[in-house]
Amino acid sequence: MGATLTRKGLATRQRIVAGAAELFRARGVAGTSLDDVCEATSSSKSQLFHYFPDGRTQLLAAVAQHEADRVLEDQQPALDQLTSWPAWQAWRDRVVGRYRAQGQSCPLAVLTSQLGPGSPEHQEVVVGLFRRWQQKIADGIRAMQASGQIGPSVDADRRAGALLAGLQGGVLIMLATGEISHLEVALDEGIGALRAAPGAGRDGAGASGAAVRDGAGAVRDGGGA
Amino acid sequence: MGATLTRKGLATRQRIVAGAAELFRARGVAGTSLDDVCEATSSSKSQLFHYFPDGRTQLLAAVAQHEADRVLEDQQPALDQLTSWPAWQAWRDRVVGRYRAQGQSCPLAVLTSQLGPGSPEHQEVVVGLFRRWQQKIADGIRAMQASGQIGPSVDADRRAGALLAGLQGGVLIMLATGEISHLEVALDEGIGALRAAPGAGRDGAGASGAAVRDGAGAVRDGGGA
DNA sequence: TAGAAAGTGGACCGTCAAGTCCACTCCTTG
DNA sequence: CAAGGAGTGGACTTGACGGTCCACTTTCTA
Repeated sequence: MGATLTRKGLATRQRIVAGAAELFRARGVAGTSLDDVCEATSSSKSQLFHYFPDGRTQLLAAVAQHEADRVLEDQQPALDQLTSWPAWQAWRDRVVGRYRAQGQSCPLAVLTSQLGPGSPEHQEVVVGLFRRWQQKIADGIRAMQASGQIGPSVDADRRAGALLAGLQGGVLIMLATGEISHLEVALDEGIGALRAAPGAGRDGAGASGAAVRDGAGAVRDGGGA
Repeated sequence: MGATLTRKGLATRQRIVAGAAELFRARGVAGTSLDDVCEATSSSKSQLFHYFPDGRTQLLAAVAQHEADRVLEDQQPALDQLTSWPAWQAWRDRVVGRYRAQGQSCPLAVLTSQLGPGSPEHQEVVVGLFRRWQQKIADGIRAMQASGQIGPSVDADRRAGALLAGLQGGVLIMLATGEISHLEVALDEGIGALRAAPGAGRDGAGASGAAVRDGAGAVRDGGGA
């Protein structure tokens, strides 16, 4: 079957995917019908099924991929340049800023949890995203080790995993409560732990474990509303 | 309208809530119809609407509350006795064990994300849960401080927030990927950071920052499948 | 420029699930 | 024991939503 897509066709397809993504973020997957997508993207059912013959399922997969790609993109170039403490801070700020701007919506949660069990395709997309994400964080840690700013005894993959988990949890809590403080704290504490890591080359860590108090003033309000 | 519930009626109501909770966990909220609930709980539509006049919405709320209550219960008594390092380890093991056993399902994610935006009631339930959860962790940290096992300069609420975020993220990643290693690492690193905290009373922390290497051997496989 | 292929509009259909209704049974209490 | 209310069964209504179909237009290409 042809992958024959004219310029116009491709544009339409893109329009549908982007529009659907927006609706999913805004109203949730369950709360969005194909008719909604059609209306929002000024297209008709026939177009939708023309580009996504398998219907809703296929559209969901396409949106998932689209959103997953954006997640890492939005962290660039900071995520690829974790070679100094200010750079880590910049990345942290970028992540916080992105999710703060995004507010209550979130492609990740929407696609990960909202589909529930039983969608191997989506699972793969999310697994791939997490893997690449963690990989990039770990690369940053290794770069810091290479330049002596983090001690060699630190397990980069392990720390990256913990940091990613904290980040994800922060986002999750933000989605549930509307508060972004947990995300900030999780990142700050995670990066702080990195700075305070044993065997740190020399400077950079300041005192023994001063952590990264800079950025966020938040969180004394704890888990509050 | 009466809160008149006979013993029998209460039992039926309970049966419906518990059955629905199980279905939601197994197939997701979206993938579960009221008819499914009826069949699974050996009850009829009229019963369902007798106990939940507002229908699906109200049932969802009841299940959310039910599940939220269970979350903290399942961590007891460990969660209320975080007064020594072994106790923290015990709690950590309990959490990991619980989620490992639970596998791909999860009331939290199901209820938090799957409802998407726009359900104030559920939001409240989850917010309350997170608050209590963080509170209990913070209480544990304070208890450790009171007995001199953690230095007084540590901000208990802040650390508890970060730990909770890591935990949540670990669970989220587990749901998405099936791997539990991130949860283990997040907890181990979080508790490890606590042990290594500056100004720690004296012992307990072992070396400067050896962290808690015990439990998990995992995670070198990174974000892998 | 003509014809084929891609793209488009929108009516239409079948299914399925939420919610309604009413007749009926069973408990409980005076 | 009888009457009233709680509890129960299941058929029925209604509407929404995923998906189909076909006539029509636009765009490529030989």
